[in-house]
Amino acid sequence: MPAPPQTRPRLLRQMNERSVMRVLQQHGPCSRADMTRRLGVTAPTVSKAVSSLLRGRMLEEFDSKQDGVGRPARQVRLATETAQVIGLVIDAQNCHLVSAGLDGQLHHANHSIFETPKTYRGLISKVVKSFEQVSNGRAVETLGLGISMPGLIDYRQQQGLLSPNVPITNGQSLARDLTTKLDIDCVMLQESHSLCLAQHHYGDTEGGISCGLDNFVMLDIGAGLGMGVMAGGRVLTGHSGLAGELGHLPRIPDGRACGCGKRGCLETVSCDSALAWLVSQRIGKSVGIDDIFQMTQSGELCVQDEIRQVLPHLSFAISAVISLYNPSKIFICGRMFDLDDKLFEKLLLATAADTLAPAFADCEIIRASVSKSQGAVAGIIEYLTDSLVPGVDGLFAPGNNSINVTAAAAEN
Amino acid sequence: MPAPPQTRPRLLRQMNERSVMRVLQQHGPCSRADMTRRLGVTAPTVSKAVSSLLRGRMLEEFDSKQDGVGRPARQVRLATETAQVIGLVIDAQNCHLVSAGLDGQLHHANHSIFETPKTYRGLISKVVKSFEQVSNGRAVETLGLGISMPGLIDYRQQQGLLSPNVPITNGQSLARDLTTKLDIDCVMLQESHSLCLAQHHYGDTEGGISCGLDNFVMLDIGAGLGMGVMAGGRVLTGHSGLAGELGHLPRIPDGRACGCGKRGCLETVSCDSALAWLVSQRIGKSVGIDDIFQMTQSGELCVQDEIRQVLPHLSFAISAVISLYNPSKIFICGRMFDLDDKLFEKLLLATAADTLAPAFADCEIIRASVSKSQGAVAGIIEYLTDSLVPGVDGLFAPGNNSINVTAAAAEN
DNA sequence: AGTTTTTTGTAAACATTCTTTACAAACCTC
DNA sequence: GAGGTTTGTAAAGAATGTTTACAAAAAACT
Repeated sequence: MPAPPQTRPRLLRQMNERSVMRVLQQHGPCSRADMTRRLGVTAPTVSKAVSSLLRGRMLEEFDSKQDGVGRPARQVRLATETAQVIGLVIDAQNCHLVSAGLDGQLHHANHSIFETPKTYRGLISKVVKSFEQVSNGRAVETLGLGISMPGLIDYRQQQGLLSPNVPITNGQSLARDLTTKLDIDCVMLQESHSLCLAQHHYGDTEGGISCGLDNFVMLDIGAGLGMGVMAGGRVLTGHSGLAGELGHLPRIPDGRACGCGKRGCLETVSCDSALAWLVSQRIGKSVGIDDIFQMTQSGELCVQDEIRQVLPHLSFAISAVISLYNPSKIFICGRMFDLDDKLFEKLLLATAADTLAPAFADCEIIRASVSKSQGAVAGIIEYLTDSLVPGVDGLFAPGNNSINVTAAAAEN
Repeated sequence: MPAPPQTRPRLLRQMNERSVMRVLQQHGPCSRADMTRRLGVTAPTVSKAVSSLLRGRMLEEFDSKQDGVGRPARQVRLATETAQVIGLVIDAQNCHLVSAGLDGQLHHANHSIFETPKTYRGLISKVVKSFEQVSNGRAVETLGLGISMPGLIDYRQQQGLLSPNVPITNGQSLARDLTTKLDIDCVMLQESHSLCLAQHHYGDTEGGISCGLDNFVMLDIGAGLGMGVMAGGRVLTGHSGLAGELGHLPRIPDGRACGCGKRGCLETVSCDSALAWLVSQRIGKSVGIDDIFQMTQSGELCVQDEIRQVLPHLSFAISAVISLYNPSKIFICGRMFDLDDKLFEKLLLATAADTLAPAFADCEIIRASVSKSQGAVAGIIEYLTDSLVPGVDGLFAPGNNSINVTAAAAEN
């Protein structure tokens, strides 16, 4: 159980400052008076909290024409012109850096991309160099760096463990090392978790304001079957950060070998790569999902047979997700759906037939729209916001995620 | 997202009072000075919080001989001699009431049991009568009533929805109605959730003190495949309270009809009832798990064939639980294991082979030891404790669990 | 144009809470 | 019995939120 925050008078101020941040994140820019009404605390208290956050470069004031009687309100918003954060996405092939406002909006013009180095030292120096570049791209203060990366992460130690695709980070604390080098707050997030945070804060916007879903699932059916679960407004990590390993449910007895060492895992038969493997087997040469997309577009290939094979497994995966997590929405990312206009619809039908009716009825299944860059940015903003209240309950709270390193290392 | 508690000065006092309760729940009786050291708040603050809780009958002082230098400490503990709560368990056949101290210890001598009435009005009047009896059994103040019941529950509305086994509670707010009649705090909990709370607070004690596991799963493989999940110290409910419906994962294409209306659900092939059904088919008459136990004990029946059939499905179920929730422990309750001494061991072996190695290595699978009565009691104590801080994050917090009633009703 | 009304935001006085400091109570050791 | 140690509480001090009062700014009214 996470230790409760130190119950001191200052805790109230800290909680109020975080409440102000949350209101702006959820409802968009507003005046101090609006916050007073929304938060249920008095005007002077809101004023003090806002002043403190303005001093800390977390917020900024701006003028906006509004009609209505009375003295016009000075609008306050999450800092975008006076401060920024930077998101770093590490993939097997490439690394991206991009800056963003505290509101999570990416500055697409201000970015950097490089090939993922072969050594950890190389990665550090490349990131430092790109960081300087992106950080100086806009002449404003940079408040932090969020890192989205594949594999398993120990949030407590801020240490990478077991990343099959980017092994150079295994056992390294990229966040701590970069904090030292850059003298700035850095946090690492598992990429599925980062997508969940992005979705939670910035994903499902209506009129620029996040709906703040508290129970949903992000399903990545690309290279493998990756999943992130938001449960009760928190990212589900489990005892050692391994929760949500949907891809390795046993599915086909004595099936194809999986990267995890077992056979017939669900991810060997239900993601883009599984489809590509089936197609490759048939046509006798190794193709990826992108190749398949081009070949079907040009009409030289039809993959309906393979899609028919994959469909029931994917449907089972979604059915399991609905029954076990009861999400209000499932966001799916995968190129597979680009191959067949009706595939998504077919998948929904197959899933409906297989799934507990009330849970299915309560769940909307849609394609995902957030990116890993948004996830990395969402991660550092979440960290900065939660840091306002020390010891608060959350993904980065002490004791949230106690990984048994020896058990984790046993996988290798 | 649950609304944050009102950030007022009194919030600090409320949080400190709850912290005192939590310390006593987690570490057992101790002195004010001990709490000062454990909580990191000062002695006068602890003193005031304890005084307030003593006035509210939540705590009591007692003397205990201790050696050591200095003024002897006055020990404080959760009220057991000066107050009590009552747990009510509603099952298809019977209802149990039993009183307990605020420490969760059941007063087995002070209980009542009656057949579950056929109407809701009958249930209410029976409960009221038994409550008076159990409440007056010990001449102390009764602080609340916790209700553990099967089916789906809307925690926000405190309303029963969809209980196939006890349909008289459907659409009724037993907790609200009893609160009115008895003039006392009452809460309802889904029985799997109540078992999770019991396990969390009282289950895995070492020297009378709970270990407070934050990530575990309670698996009931009796009549169906029931599950409760504790994730990050909170009971996992999902968007509409349906999370953890493991039993209805599709397992056998066109398999046996399930109570949920589908065919071949996991629970049709992997619980005590499934085993009993298989045996009944073979011997040509309908037997329950208790009959089977007696017949195997007397040697007139051998069910190894049926166990062999059930085992892989059960192993799949546990494998799924480990991969998806990454619990540190799984507690299983089922009579099946009484039929074969080595079944539990076989199950572990089969599961190990099928499950992601690091997640399996981090998970201990053991037989459950908590009862639903403990669960009901744990529920009301959790409620009373959390009520010290209005609007706190938890199972009974407003907005935690927003059930879409129309979607849920569609199941019937 | 001037006054009134409405809304916003801040300053000052007050109330609540926690902390620091001081001290009495109770027991053990010498 | 004197001194030391630990426990628990009372009083003063510090931090915070609330209440009250008021200035600022614009629209509405006369």
